[in-house]
Amino acid sequence: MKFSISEENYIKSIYHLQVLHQRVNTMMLAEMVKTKAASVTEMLKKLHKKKLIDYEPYKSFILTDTGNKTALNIIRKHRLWEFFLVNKLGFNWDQVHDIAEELEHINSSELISRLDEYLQFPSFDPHGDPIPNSKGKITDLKRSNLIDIPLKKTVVVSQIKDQSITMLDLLKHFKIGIGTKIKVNKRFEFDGSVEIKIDQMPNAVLSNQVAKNIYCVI
Amino acid sequence: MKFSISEENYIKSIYHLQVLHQRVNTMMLAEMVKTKAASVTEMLKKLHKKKLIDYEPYKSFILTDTGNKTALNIIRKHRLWEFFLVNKLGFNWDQVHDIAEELEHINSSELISRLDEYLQFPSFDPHGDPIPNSKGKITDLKRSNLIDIPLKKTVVVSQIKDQSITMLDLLKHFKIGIGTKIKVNKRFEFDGSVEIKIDQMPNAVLSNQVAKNIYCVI
DNA sequence: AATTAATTTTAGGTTTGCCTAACTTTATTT
DNA sequence: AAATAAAGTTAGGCAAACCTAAAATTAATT
Repeated sequence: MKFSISEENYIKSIYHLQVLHQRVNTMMLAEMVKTKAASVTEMLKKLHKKKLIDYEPYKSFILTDTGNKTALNIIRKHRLWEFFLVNKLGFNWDQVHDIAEELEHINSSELISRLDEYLQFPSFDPHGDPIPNSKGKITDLKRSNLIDIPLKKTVVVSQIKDQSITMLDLLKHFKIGIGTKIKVNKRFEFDGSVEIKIDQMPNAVLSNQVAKNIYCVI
Repeated sequence: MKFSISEENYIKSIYHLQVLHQRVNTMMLAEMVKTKAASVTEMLKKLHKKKLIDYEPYKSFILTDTGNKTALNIIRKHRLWEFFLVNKLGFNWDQVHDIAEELEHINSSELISRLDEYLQFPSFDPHGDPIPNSKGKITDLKRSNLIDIPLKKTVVVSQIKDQSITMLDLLKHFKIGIGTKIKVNKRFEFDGSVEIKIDQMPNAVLSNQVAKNIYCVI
């Protein structure tokens, strides 16, 4: 089945929101696809008719199995392209999102399977997010964010959840990126902030809000 | 300036038609973009307002300088992607057109300049068509088609003008592709057909219609 | 030169995806 | 429980690109 770029963006966004909140509602989705609630409602009806979501008016909704598969396929394309952009074209991992956002809608399974092979079937994209395989299966690692990590244990940053410009800017300042080795020295109960240590760098304190967006492999 | 995919397709098509016929008219363009004349007229008005074409109602039209530059940029993207698909992903040169047709609309000059570099600044795409450089300049070779080539001289196929499925099918049968070494033994004045010889193959006769679509470097 | 044919444009519709404003339904306060 | 607020839907419009049918213009024939 073929979908419009708009439809694909909605499906993908519903998937991402489901990961965070189990069920999705109109406002959340409207914000994510940068449109108004009325437009979302329209699209929900269309996606429902195409059996991609389970939806009843005024209720929250979720993807059907087909919807899920569709979403994973789009995400697979997105992440493979990101991998390509960083590892072949030499982009920085924080520059590739918007380009991959366009590339993910290119329509050719032959293209994607060849790209996958060319990249040697990577399992993670440059942000540390898992790349679904051609059947939609995800290899997931056990990961925890800086809040939950045992003190004094050196771990490796593997994923940044919030990838806003402002967050990336902050990370750059502290020289934190995917692959950075990091250790939590102390947790301050008062505000949930953490003191961290990175090799060759002075101690630094990250707010709770920042820390909980940084995921690590233990 | 940013253009819609539709606009880009029209601009590109006008360019290609201009190469063949100097000036372009509504019907020709309608056929090329697979739409109806009425839709073309609408678009012509839009492109005229954006100063991409010189257009007066009921007259044939041509691209302005800006229109030309725009077209060359789209064609550059198309051909770079074709080169990538064939030389990196291992596609056959006759499988890549439709995919490149989608990829050419991806919007990032950074992407294209990196891709260009990654591919080592190729001058010709897998069909033998020249790839405009970032300034829109085309490196052209002197080429002639099989009709004009001196007899008994071995030349190299470098471009196929008509790339219809039926033509490609015929070429496959005779094992003719970009890079094939070919020699014209005889020209038959009666119908303009030519007898050719390719290494390891028996002599073959190509109709005039076929021969004039095969371009070679001497 | 006049008629017919072909091309091009205009007029009026359709679909997709967006919008605002008004109305419904559900959730939260008081 | 009633009143207010928030969330969700419906209704009516808009722009882009497409369409068909009819009208206008240009080209080709007789």
